[in-house]
Amino acid sequence: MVKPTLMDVAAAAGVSYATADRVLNRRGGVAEKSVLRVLAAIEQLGYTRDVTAANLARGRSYNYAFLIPAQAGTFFGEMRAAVKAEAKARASQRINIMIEEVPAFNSDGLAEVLESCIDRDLSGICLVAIDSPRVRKAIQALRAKDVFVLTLVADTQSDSRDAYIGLDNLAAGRTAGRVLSLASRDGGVVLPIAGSLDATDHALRFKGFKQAITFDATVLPVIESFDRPENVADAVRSTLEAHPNLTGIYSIGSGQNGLFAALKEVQKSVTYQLPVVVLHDLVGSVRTALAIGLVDAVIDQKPDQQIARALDAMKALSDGETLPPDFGTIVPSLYFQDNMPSAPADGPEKGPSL
Amino acid sequence: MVKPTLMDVAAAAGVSYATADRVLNRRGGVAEKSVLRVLAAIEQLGYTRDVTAANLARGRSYNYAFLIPAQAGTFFGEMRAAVKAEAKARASQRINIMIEEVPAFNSDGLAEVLESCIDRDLSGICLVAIDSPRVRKAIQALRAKDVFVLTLVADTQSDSRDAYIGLDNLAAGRTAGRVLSLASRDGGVVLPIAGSLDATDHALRFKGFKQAITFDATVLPVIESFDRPENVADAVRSTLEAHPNLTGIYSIGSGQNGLFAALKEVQKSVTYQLPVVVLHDLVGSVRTALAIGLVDAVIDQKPDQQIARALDAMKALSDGETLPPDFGTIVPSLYFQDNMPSAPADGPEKGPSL
DNA sequence: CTCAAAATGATAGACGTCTATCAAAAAATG
DNA sequence: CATTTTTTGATAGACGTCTATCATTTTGAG
Repeated sequence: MVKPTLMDVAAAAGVSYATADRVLNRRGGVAEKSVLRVLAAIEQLGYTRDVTAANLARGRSYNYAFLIPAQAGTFFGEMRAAVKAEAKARASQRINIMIEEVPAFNSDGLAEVLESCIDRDLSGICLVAIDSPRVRKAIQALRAKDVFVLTLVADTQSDSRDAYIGLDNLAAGRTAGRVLSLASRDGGVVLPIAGSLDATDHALRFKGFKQAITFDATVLPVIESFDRPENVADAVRSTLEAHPNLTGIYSIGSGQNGLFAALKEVQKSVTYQLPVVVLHDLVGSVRTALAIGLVDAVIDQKPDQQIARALDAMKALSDGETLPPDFGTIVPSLYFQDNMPSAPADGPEKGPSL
Repeated sequence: MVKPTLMDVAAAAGVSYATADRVLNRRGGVAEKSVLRVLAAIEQLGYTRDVTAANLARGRSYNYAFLIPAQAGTFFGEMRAAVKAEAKARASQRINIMIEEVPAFNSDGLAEVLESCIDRDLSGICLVAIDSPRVRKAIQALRAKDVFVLTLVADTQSDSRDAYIGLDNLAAGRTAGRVLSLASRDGGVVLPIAGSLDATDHALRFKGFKQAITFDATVLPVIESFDRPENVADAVRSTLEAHPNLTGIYSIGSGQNGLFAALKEVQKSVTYQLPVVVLHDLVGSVRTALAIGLVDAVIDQKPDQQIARALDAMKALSDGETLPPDFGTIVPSLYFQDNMPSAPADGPEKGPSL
């Protein structure tokens, strides 16, 4: 009934501890038949190595670094908070997590930090990728030194990192389209607003969005705001003038403040009706806007879950496990006012140390 | 830079290891000033006890039992699978998880199993509660023996268990209402179907549903199916005859097969249009129905996440931590065809054992 | 059969903590 | 001051594993 130890395995296999250990840790120099007997004993007893004892003996601890873009909107702020929370929660399990601030939207800055990580004895790094030759090279150098590299939120080429944890942007766009479809079953006019269609994530979301718009409605040409609030506000205003019957808006990117400003005007006006609005990332002002009914639905990519996933992935990789194919795919969550999760939920609090 | 050990703390405090240990583990018999010095050293060095080493030394392992109702629909099947997956994943961390089958809807059967658990050296039990004096008494007996008792999916009185992990049913109902509201902005007729309004979860969902129906629509009287498929099918058919313009259906409980049968008839007919259908729990046939467009939205309570949460909660409690107030509240997820997560997603697979 | 090579056994010290015991030192008591 | 009590120190063995070393046995080749 007690969990078997390697000693038990050795006894069951009729070999010494040393031999069992040689098999388990692939040290070689063991006769074929002994290997088989040990493996059979492992199988039969259902032995699993006590990883915690092993790590203790090895003096091993897991050192991971997260490179999170500085500010760049509250989204990464939430991410950073989530990393901190996880760091605290796993500190007693020999898992050390370091957070590095990285200049936003700056591939050279990112590369610099990456390069500085090379001799820091890390077992894994998590970063929000910005593609550039220098970044790619830095990543390669790290992986050559057996550092696992995961991308978060934004990906690089799939062969140059160990895993990608991030939102399924196509599904996200389709979900948005579905909401607007439901809300305008008998036709209407919908306006998509992106940051820039050159960004792959925005492009994917837009693609999914168009796929899911099944009803007989007009999809206006997508507006690219380049994340400037004024652009968004102006676009909404002029669209409403041209199409007073606007039924839906899908805001693909960030820079929501311009949108909110315009929507507030609409809310006060008597001429127009509030369209159904779908946007991304349940953070700060978006949360408020949803709560007061200024917008209708928010698609969230669950930053806390993402970093938990990322850590699980890195730990698994460090332990020599392999990840299932779509382990990193984050399915978008859809929130209304009604099922909005409460704000900052950290993990369990430390009580008196036992 | 290395993580400090208790030895380091002792040295920094200018006391022996033994004294530091006495303070850390509250063994008593230590002079006030020494206590303070040790605590200061802990603070200053940022010492955290290596829980894994401590557990190793204590020979401690976490033994948890999950009492999952036998069959009773695929939902609990998914739950059981999720428990198994977690059990496997945490086996190497000295966490043993046992699954006990419990007869469904049978408080005496549940009580019996609970009573048999009393001398099994468990540190925690997770059960789907069915309220009855005998069950309550069994729970009390367990808690008196320092076994943590968590309820899952269905709760008992809040003072008779350590935590409840489960869906926010009010929010779930509101979410359903919101979807139908969006889909029928200019009026319509919606039909709610419950299993039984005596079940608190169904009643709560229905309450939330009514709250969220804001548009100018007729909410037909709720139908209680008592989980018999024929009842559901009949109700849908007769409702459609009386209200050919039926715009929405909210199926509050389980027993969806009758619903699907009726909807398939509608799909083939030329007389009626498919209403917008919202239901619960993304499992088996529901998943298929969503995929083929027979229904529109599914509210899921994420069984896998629930059991992960439950385990985290039990582990935290075992380690003497306290849970934040709404730790167990599961926010409902809303899935369309478009953001439906892929089916059974287990954790990372074991590769060659390192 | 002999001898080297290969395989196995035995065992010790480490990792950080727990638990326990015994002796020594310091403080409080009269 | 002598005696008790309280507080401290020192240390050993355990937990399950890793790593390493050295001695012994078994195997295979000549």
